[in-house]
Amino acid sequence: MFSQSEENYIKTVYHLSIDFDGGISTNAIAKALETKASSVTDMVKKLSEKEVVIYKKYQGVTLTDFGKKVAASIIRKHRLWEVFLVDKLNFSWDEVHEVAEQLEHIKSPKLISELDAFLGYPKQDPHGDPIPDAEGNIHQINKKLLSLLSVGEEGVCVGVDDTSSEFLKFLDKQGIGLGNRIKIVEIEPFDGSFVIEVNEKVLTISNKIASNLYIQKR
Amino acid sequence: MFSQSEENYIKTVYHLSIDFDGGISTNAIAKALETKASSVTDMVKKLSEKEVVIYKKYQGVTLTDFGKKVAASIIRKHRLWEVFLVDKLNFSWDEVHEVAEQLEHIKSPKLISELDAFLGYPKQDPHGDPIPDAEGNIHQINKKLLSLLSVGEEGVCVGVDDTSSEFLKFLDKQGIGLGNRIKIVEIEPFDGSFVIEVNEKVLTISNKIASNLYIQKR
DNA sequence: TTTAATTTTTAGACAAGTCTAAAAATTAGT
DNA sequence: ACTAATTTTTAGACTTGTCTAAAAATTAAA
Repeated sequence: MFSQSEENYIKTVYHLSIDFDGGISTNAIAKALETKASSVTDMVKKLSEKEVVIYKKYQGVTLTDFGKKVAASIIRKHRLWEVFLVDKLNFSWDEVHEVAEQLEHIKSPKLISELDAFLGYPKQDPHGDPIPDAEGNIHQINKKLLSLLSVGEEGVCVGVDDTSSEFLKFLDKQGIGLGNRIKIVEIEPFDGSFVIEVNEKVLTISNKIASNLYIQKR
Repeated sequence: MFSQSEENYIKTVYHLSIDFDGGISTNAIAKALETKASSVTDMVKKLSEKEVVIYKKYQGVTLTDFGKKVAASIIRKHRLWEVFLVDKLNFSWDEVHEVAEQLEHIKSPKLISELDAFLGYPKQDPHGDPIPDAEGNIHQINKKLLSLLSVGEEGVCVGVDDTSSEFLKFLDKQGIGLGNRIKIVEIEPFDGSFVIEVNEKVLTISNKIASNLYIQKR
């Protein structure tokens, strides 16, 4: 069906489309995939032939409905494998990404449906991101960046925006994890840092950290 | 380290070396990998550069000690994944091969050591073949082809030689599986077929079937 | 709005892995 | 031992995915 390389491009266009409305630029894709713009142009032409993306020269690309389905299925595999690694194989949430990058390309419908069942049909991956269902539907949960809350507000930590190992390890060290109830105690006007209460402890986090934590209210 | 393609060649040379002593011929490899002899020559040169095989023109190849270690590690991954698929994901023993062919190329030492632990350090795969340990040692169990036994002898079915889907499905249908105790009741001199007793039932199997079943005596 | 900077595309090249067709070496047959 | 058949290798080509360097298009700036 699609080569690993093609799948990586499709997934990348999908991810970039989330926080950017309109055609995804050649350069943006090149940067995300750590490759050269000329390589992106080549691949994008091919994916356009295959009706995965819509591409007009100099206009960037957008996924077709078909392309979105393909992307969802790759992301579904990626996230299910992440759950497997964390829940069953003692990986920590900062270790799963690169292995899941490989596992997501394994071709076997039965493997994925059985894995899904084996894991108990999880709805989120270890970073709180939703796992697309077998039909490609993604059920986004209601969440807000912690940095957008005001003093006194509280909610449950349900996800992270940055999934880099450094950030996740930092959270581990601070004792912040998914499912933790977090309350805004104070916001420093000077640097925008947040004083929060989590797990009975009060701690201060920078605005950058606060902009990478998703909170579900109510 | 090694590409998927290189790994497939290494694994193939290893398997062919088991029932053939001496250099493995270009044609044998080509046949096993369903590729052309010229492709094999190219790859074999590359693997020879990398000190995985010893190759002299027109002489076939043999694995170096290093090559054997590499092969063992690929086979270890393959067989561990097979156990995972059968034990945890409800695959039957005739369905695991092609998925394991893909999974065996995933690169992550932690993944394999954790998988091994998760599966309870299995010693055999679903077809009764030994799983190499982390150091590449393969503990061959003592077994004999059923076709080499005589009337009255008995033992436990511990493996199959042919792992094709057709053969495995046939065994399922006949109710023959790993761990079953099998006793030779009679051998037909005419066609070499065997009358055996297994699971309280008596049945007749052709010599071809008998030549693909491994029995461990006592 | 005309030039300058940036982005994107094209053109041509390269590496990996494969193939076909032909040449060379080996093995087998008589 | 000398052809004949087979096996193996070489030579050249093709595909996929990548790259560099240059050209073309777009966007930004003065």
